[in-house]
Amino acid sequence: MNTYPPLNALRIFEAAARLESFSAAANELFITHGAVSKQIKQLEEWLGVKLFDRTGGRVKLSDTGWRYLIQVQDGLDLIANATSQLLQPDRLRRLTVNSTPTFARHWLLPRLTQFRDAYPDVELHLVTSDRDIGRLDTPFDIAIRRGPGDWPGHIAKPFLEEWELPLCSPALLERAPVASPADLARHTLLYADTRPTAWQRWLTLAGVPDLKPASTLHFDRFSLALEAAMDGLGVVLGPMPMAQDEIARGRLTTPLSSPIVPVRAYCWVAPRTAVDDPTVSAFCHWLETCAAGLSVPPTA
Amino acid sequence: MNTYPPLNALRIFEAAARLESFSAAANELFITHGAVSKQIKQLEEWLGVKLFDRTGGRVKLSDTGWRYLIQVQDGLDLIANATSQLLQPDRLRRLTVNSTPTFARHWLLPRLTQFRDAYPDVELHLVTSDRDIGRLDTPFDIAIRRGPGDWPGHIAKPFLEEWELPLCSPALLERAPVASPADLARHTLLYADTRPTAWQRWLTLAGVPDLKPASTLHFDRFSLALEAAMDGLGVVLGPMPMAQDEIARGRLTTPLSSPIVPVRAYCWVAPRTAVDDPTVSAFCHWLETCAAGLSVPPTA
DNA sequence: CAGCGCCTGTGAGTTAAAATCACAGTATGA
DNA sequence: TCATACTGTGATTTTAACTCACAGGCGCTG
Repeated sequence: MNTYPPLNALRIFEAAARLESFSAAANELFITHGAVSKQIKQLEEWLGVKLFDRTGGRVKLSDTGWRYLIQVQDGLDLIANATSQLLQPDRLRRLTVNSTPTFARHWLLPRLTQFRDAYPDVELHLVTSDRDIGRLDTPFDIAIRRGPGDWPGHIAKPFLEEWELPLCSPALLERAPVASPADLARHTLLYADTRPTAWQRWLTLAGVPDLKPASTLHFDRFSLALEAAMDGLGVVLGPMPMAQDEIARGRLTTPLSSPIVPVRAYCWVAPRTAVDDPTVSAFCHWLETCAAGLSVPPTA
Repeated sequence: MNTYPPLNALRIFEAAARLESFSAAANELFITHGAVSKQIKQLEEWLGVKLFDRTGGRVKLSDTGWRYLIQVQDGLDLIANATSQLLQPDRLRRLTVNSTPTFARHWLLPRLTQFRDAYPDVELHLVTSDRDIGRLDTPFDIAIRRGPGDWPGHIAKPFLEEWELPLCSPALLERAPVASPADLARHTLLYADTRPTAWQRWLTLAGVPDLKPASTLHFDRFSLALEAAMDGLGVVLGPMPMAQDEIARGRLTTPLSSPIVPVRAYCWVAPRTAVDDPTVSAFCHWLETCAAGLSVPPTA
């Protein structure tokens, strides 16, 4: 059995904190700013902490408030998603997707429940492989590979560009702001063994090839480093926009927007004969829609 | 911006669904059963679905209700956890933990925010390595390895037994129940390349060495297979109790409780000289507490 | 400097939601 | 059959959410 804060106040807090504005939250929620002010005050008194710093009739999220937001926002998102999925079911068929392991892990699987809930009757089979498409020994409806590629007999389309940028948690950034690449010297840089030269390459392009970070932390897997970044342990050099979700959730941020180190784009690749299949095109369309940052269409 | 169901009704739904009893929920929430009945009815009308099947003044969670519960329960848990952690802060110091990559990924990192929120001023450094402790070239406060081991000059204690059992999502189990190992023939078995013989070994010990599953799905990484199991794609043979969280959350369940295939237990290993350090002992105690399924103690 | 626009804060009052109470209906077990 | 345990519901009460109107603070502009 759990103890919950006043949930209505929490809902309003999430909006006010996200927008860092009581009046904007009031507009979004179709209530008065006075109601927002009171609910926030009620929540602060209930919790016994200041969630916002107030200066001259303006609010700014406090450290405590930010930390709380990050966590409760995930919870509220889960509730909202569960609710919207319950309100819009749908039906299709079996689909075999062959993806590179990295893409499957970092981008596709976290979104797979989204596809599944939008198309609950599609039986999806995800096979991972790094092999060239021509050398796959299992059939697939759709393959996902980095392009450009030589894929005769197939239709291919790029749907997700990839590039690398430093990523860290917003809380870390508040403690030690990063306005230029040289500021990274005050931070822990998170390294993944699978990308040993990524940081050096980026720092060189950023004009600080000899930069000494405050400390380093090494992981043998990139996903661990990414998780550590989200936990505020340091700055990771991550593939964009694969970390887009975490950025959108405020768990990560990009302190510096350049230099952008481009990497090859991801393409979906489907046999020509399969392109008219509604399930295949639904999945491809869904991939594109997700990559474009749009929401899943409500009906196929 | 999200659309939320009536949140108070949702809170009450979670309790009623978990307990599958309106009066038990009323008792837990210190309200009348009538209030529970009305809130459930209100939520059902708002969603337009039946969350409970009612027979002769008794309620049983409907399929829809169960699916909704699983998802919103996660959301509500996050909110409750965030709230309780905000209500009990504390302070310590820097800690270097050296863990095997598998353990770090599947057990430690998912819990690390828990430790961090309980001890927000401990600066934790997680280094992953499979090397023997005697051959590590970086210092550590605590190492985590499978025991038993030869660790002179160190104090070691096992805190987490490991064994293997089939794991799948409860929804999958409802569609095709698994009462005996032979029933797995109707399911998709999820394989991870890192544990190629795990299923064969288990099925042999279960007395069905020649079992043919309905289908198979292969992942190059175990964590992908585990995620797929949670998404209802099939049955994975997973390390217990590393999957305990997901089981506790209702995202996974163990359809069969035997045969239990034991694997070596995890131990924390600390230099003798460090054992009196309050941060070290706090972390070790936290490990043990987590492994024992208890909640984090409120104060160090 | 004054005026304006935009923002948050708050007491009094209104409205809506939550909860209680008492009665009712159903299933199960003795 | 009766007793018990459970959920359902209308009328009423209680509580929370919200509005409204006024107030104060900050930044910008003339």
